[in-house]
Amino acid sequence: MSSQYQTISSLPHHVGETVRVRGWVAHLRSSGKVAFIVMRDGSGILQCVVVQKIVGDTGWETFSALTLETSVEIEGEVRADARAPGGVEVGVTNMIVIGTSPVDYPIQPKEHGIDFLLDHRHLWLRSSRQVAIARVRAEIEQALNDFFYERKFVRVDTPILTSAIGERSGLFSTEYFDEGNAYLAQTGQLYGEAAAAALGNIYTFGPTFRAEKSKTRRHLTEFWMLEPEMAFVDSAGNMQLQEEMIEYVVKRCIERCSAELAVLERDMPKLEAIRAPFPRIDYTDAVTTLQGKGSAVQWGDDLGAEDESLLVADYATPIFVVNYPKEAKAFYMKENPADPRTVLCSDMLAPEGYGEIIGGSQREDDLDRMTQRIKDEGLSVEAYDWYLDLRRYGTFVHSGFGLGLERTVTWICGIPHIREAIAFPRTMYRLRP
RNA sequence: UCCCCAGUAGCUCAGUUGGUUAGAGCAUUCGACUGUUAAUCGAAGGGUCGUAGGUUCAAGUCCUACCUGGGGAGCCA
Repeated sequence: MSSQYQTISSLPHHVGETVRVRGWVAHLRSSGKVAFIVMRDGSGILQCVVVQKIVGDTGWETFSALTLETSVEIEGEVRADARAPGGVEVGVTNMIVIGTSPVDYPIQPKEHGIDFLLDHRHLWLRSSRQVAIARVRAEIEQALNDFFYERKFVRVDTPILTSAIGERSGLFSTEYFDEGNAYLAQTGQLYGEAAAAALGNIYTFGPTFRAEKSKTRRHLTEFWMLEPEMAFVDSAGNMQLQEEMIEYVVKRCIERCSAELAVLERDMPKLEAIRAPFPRIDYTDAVTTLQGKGSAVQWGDDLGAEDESLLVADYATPIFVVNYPKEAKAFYMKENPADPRTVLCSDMLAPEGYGEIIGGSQREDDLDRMTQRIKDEGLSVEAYDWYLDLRRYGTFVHSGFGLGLERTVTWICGIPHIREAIAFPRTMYRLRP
């Protein structure tokens, strides 16, 4: 990278110096013979002041021809000025157009409908709010990787193309040579379990796919999931790691993303309140509580979105709901020895009504019981032969969970809809851009 | 798959019990202005009212179907 250019974010350290900056025109204001270019370069927003008698007639013509989103290079002196957003501005002495932009740039500094914005997602990404979300997302991903690296977890990348295996929900399928259909992975967990028997503590982090016709603010058909798997760790240890992880990630965002969270107008005290440990609520108790609050939920039902909100309303931190009925959960979860109607699992529900961000469990480690559960679910034992090998050859207590990245981003950013939490959201009706 | 809602200018919307030539703001073009903060002021251009039928003397407005989205449910991260 050439050092003769400065990023906008670095300019407060260059007051009094002449600098060159490259970026895009975000806004234009003219007032006779003095004009303002608001420029963005991804690192920040800069007010550039153009005065006709300084830039001369040629420079003024260059300015007059500028349009929104033209890419430009400007040169000038950095000066502190209270009237400039961010406190510094550049007095332009020279200006070069890099790439012009027609006057019909679709996204204006005003409100747009969501349909229009999603159709122009490739351009919408340039707006300050979307830039802020993208930066918070990247920080969350980095924090997660750091958290597991510090704890000596090994990152294992699992296949996206799989044979039919995993959970019951919808699969995307595609032809796969002479092997019949391949399916896009909806979890890396089963592969993660195999890797845990090799490496001890591992995690996977990658895209995952659900062909469900979900139309809600919490669902995408393609989303990123982080799935740790830990050998010789039970359900209690599983939850302890989860709450440490969430506390770590939230703290990192508060430390390093305060500017982005300010753009998003995030209620910071609500994030600052996120401290482990988080409450554990037994599913059976949760049902009683919910019925007391007027919910129609019956023991045995999974908790609906409204039930989750009701439950979380009493807490400032995320909560765990533990030990759901067997019928409501996946076949690989270990039966609860204290209550065989239930399994050793935990869902983490985020505060402020953001809902489930983590689903985790201790895995069934008994070969016979696992085989029976696969049969009970109407699944093919042959398809799971390699998975059963993990119980056949040196079975081990192990636990893990799946963290939904976009749901976590949505919650930490305090934004209303999951589709803003990923650069190019894939939903039922959106495959482009 | 089910329930609800919406489609009028490039964008965001208004449009009365059906009634003259379809309205505004923003954006665009032209003009004014030496410190603007989504600048302001003046002027101009810009429409197959989602599509197809139907009712009516008359439909942006009422009816039917379809299309395209949005919100929610279920499922889950």
